[in-house]
Amino acid sequence: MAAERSGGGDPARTLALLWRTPQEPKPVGRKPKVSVDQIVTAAIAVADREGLGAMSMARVAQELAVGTMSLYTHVPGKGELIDLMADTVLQERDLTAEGTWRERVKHYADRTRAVYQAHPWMRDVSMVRPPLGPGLMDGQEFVLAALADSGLEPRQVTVAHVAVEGFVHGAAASEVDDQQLAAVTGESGDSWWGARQVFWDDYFDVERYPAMTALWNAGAYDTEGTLADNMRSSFDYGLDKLLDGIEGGMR
Amino acid sequence: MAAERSGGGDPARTLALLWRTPQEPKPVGRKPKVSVDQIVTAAIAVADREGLGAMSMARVAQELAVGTMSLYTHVPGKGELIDLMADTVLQERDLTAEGTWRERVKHYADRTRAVYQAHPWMRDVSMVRPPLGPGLMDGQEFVLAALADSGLEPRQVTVAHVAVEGFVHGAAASEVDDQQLAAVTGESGDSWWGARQVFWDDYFDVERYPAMTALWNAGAYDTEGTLADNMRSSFDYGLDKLLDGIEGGMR
DNA sequence: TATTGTTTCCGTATGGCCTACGGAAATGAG
DNA sequence: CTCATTTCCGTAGGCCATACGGAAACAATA
Repeated sequence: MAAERSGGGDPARTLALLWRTPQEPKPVGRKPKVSVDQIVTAAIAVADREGLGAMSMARVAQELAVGTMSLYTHVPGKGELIDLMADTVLQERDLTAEGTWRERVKHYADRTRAVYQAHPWMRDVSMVRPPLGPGLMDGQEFVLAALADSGLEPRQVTVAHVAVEGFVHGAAASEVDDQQLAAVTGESGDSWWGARQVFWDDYFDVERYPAMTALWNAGAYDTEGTLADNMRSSFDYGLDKLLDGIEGGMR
Repeated sequence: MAAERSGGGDPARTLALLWRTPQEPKPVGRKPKVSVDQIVTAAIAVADREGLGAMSMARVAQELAVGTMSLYTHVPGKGELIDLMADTVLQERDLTAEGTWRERVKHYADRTRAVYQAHPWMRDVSMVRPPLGPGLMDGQEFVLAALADSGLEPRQVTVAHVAVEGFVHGAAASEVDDQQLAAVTGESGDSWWGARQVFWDDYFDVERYPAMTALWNAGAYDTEGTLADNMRSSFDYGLDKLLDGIEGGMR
């Protein structure tokens, strides 16, 4: 499937939900069987376990022992529900670090990475037209405050911000991609690559790929850790180098 | 939708398709109305125009004036078709640059970025369990060759490779995310943000977000170009800084 | 208690998706 | 003309989001 579209519906309604604009409880009328919070929690639970593809309105309703259409009383549609899910898990980051600007950016990256680890379906949520809720905004503020303390010019802060944000979300996304596929398909990454041993036997052409062959022979791929360990290292390495570059560019 | 899963089917069959293992034309039997190439081309055309979400088997068959089920004679399923589409467009990169290792990595990034621009649905294709076809492999070889020429240790080359690859695909993906959403939903990014003016009016809290407010007041967001221009700048900036960091880490 | 206004619940229906199955149609060889 | 082989594709089953409209629950009022 394609990336999940954030809600394109009425912005005012969506914003009210994201910020949980308190509305005085209705004095009359039938009592609700479910709340927005319950729906969002159930939806996150389903997506955590079975992926965003399995998170259908019918599935969530079933989880809550409620008719499918009842959900539409509380949430405008599936797109908006995904917005609410994303902003909710971003709030789990709990960003309260002290330290140098670099330490704080690193902290932000680690916490964001943890969110993706806990909720791999975040990979499928586009952050280009993001849910403008507290989870997202608090994160933006945190990174921007850190970068502003670095001594960069204001304009440069915003450029660096986009680069950092892109790297963090991008790297976290590819890092959890594998787990997500493992969970959804029931096949582990190791198993998948193992089944493709045929490729190296039947298709890999040593003459066509000399650099890869040389690296292989040099033992560059004889790693100790698991695939997940390697991705983790590259995440840290890449962020470090990116921050090195940003820092170096200031002088 | 969730990220499109690469084909989990029989690896041997998929690899044969990716590398177009030549098979002698059948001497007997009904003549095929369509070829694998035609199917892949039609599928890419549909996805280019209407997004991967619109690329259904029925839609592609319609494009070719053929029954839906006929496609399954030539392609195992939708997942494998997406693999073929992805590897095909990656071949468009045509990587033949000379120059320093940095120039070559930059060239690779630019060409890959161009593929995403031309085929925004690539954003939705997971590259964690990639199609092991010529398009992907030639790209890997190219970057690895460049990085190997940088003077990094073999082990470091592979770590840097994952970081670069992650950055390029991640940044290119978010860069086209906006266009894709514009194409699929029919609403431009500017229009979308405009409709969310309410947020700044009704929800943005100056006291809660001092860093953002300060940057705003300093004119950091008074940019000239379009949203697309800004993302392009950040892509270049981020890659530059990442390569600076990698280069600096060698000494 | 009976009525009325309000709110929530949810069954049905529409139109989409992928693909397993199996028979019909086309083709070349004998 | 027969027949093996290959491709074409209609049908059907089981998913999905959500528009619509009526039924059910509840508080206030008469």
